[in-house]
Amino acid sequence: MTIKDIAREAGVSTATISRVLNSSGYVSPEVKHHVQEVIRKFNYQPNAIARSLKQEKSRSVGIVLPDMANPYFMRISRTIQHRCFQEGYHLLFMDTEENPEKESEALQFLLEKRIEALILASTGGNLEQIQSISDSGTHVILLDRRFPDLALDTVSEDNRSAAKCAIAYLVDKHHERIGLVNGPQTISTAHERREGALIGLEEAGIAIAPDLLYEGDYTRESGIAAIRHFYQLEKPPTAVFSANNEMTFGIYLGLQELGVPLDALEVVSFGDLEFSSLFTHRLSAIKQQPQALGEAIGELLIQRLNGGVGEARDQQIVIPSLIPF
Amino acid sequence: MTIKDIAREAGVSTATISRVLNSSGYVSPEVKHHVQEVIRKFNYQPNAIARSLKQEKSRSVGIVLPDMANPYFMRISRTIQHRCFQEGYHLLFMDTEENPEKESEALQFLLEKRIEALILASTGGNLEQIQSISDSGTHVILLDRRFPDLALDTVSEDNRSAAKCAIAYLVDKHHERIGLVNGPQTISTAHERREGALIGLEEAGIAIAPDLLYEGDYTRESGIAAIRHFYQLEKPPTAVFSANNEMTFGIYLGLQELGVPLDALEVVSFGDLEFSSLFTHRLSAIKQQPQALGEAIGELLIQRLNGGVGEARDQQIVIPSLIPF
DNA sequence: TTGTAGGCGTTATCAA
DNA sequence: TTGATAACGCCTACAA
Repeated sequence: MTIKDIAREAGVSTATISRVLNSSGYVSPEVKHHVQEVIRKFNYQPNAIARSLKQEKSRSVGIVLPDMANPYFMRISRTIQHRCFQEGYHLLFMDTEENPEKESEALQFLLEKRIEALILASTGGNLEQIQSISDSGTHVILLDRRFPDLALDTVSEDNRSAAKCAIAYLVDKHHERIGLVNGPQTISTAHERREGALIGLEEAGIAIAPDLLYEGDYTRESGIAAIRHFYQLEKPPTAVFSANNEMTFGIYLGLQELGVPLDALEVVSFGDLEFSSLFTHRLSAIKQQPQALGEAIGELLIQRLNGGVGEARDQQIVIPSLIPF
Repeated sequence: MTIKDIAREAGVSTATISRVLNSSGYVSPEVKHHVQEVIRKFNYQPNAIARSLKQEKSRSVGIVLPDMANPYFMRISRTIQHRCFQEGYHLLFMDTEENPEKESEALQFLLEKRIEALILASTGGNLEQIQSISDSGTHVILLDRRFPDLALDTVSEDNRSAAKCAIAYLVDKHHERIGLVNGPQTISTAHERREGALIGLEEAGIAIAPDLLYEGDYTRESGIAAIRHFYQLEKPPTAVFSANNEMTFGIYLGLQELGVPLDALEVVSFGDLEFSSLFTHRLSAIKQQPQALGEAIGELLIQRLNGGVGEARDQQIVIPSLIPF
């Protein structure tokens, strides 16, 4: 069923059908009514692809993530998806598995699909490509991870402040030997969390012991490794700040492995563990706000798609808050 | 940049460009080489929308889920997405929030986008619409939840067998008062798990006490409610089979609320809780296999898209396995 | 081996 | 108020 078939059935021209479909131009009430009848009768659905071609608008948005099974990213995405659906856009999801090559292929693929906008939590491995996508007129919004070299719209959380608070919290509880389990420093979130933590220590007048800085990579395994490292020190830390939830999980697995009671160590985790409410141990968490992030991105996205140009803005919209155990 | 521009730049016709792009028809090595040069030089990317219109193939697949932030569904989806990407297809995700009306709108939306196939974990509220989508030629694959009325391709897990095993496991440990926390019986997974559990009890010669059957709805809250119910009985159960992980979580929250030690109750959960390895309590889980499901769906999908018609098959591909605590 | 031209299903510009 | 028609960018007979 095409618009031509409907036109023939209704005894009018395709132009009239199009006008009815899009409520554009003038069409007499009687004709309009009749056309709608015919449309209903044949259960006609306009072809969005043809429409896209004609209007040179795909009404699609690409979203490229390092891990589609990560609830944090998916809570953000879900919110964006709802907003997009409302506005008649659809999302093309791509999973890079944190691999720059896959990211590059995904971007190429999406360009051929003529996405109107790109939402991206980048691996950081394709910055020139990303810049050129933006230059060629596709709206780009960076998600979660910042790349200051890029001068693109960015929506992220205020990692630095939150990390600083985490340390202040531990200092307040009289900890002096505080271990830091960091993420990969090429990713802005990890970098900023580390920076915030270091500032926090400095403000508390605590000297930074290199032994207590463990460079992890956001994986569970590196949490385990951090604990192995800390507990072979002469004086293990009495508290630990972990830069993400996966590593926090690893920290507890590590303690378990070493036979250390899980509440022997006070922990603050950037990003909550779902089950922390069942835990009786001394685990506090910085609660992230994926939904707020998703809303901000959705809002900005629609604004950009509707032609609101303006300067690229680097928004750190949420200050994640610390939930004591 | 369109194919015409490239043709002009290369001094050949659009047909030749098209032939080079698609490696179809004959084109002399020199011309081919030259054309490729020009394409590279101008960084030309063919317009997938125009191609779709002409070929009457959108190369897109719709995937409709009750919850995009649920890691179980997303692990399945991620696997499917990878397979689709390999084959040049892209996925359009829709989140229904378990709401039949949203599901219906989402299906309508996807039809206008001319998806070639639909993957669906349905709410069950739009069965006629789904059947008509299949009838009109769009491949449909039902995911996770079965609807025997529909005679459509279905890929799910063998809930019945797994639930039966769970009960056998508890019986083996000499439990005689076993509580059942069920899911919403309109969803096949819940229905089948309940059925399997009842068969297990029957085979063990244990009479089914109505007091020990709690009808929940797959939410955390109903897990809590189940515990409140069980612990007001004269003789609470000594073990519980929980039909999904959210309710299992609720069960522990409920125990915590009542001040009952978490290891006072032996629990088998359909679907693992991520943190169960940190738990010292008597929690066993039936481990689901989202990746295997995703692979099976991806395989079937590509087969259908490539014209493999054949009978609709109802595959229960995985027998989830029980992991003792 | 390459080119010409028509059409995929829409929308939008003119005329009528 | 409505209709005829030319695009949109690509593919593909059919010709040459």
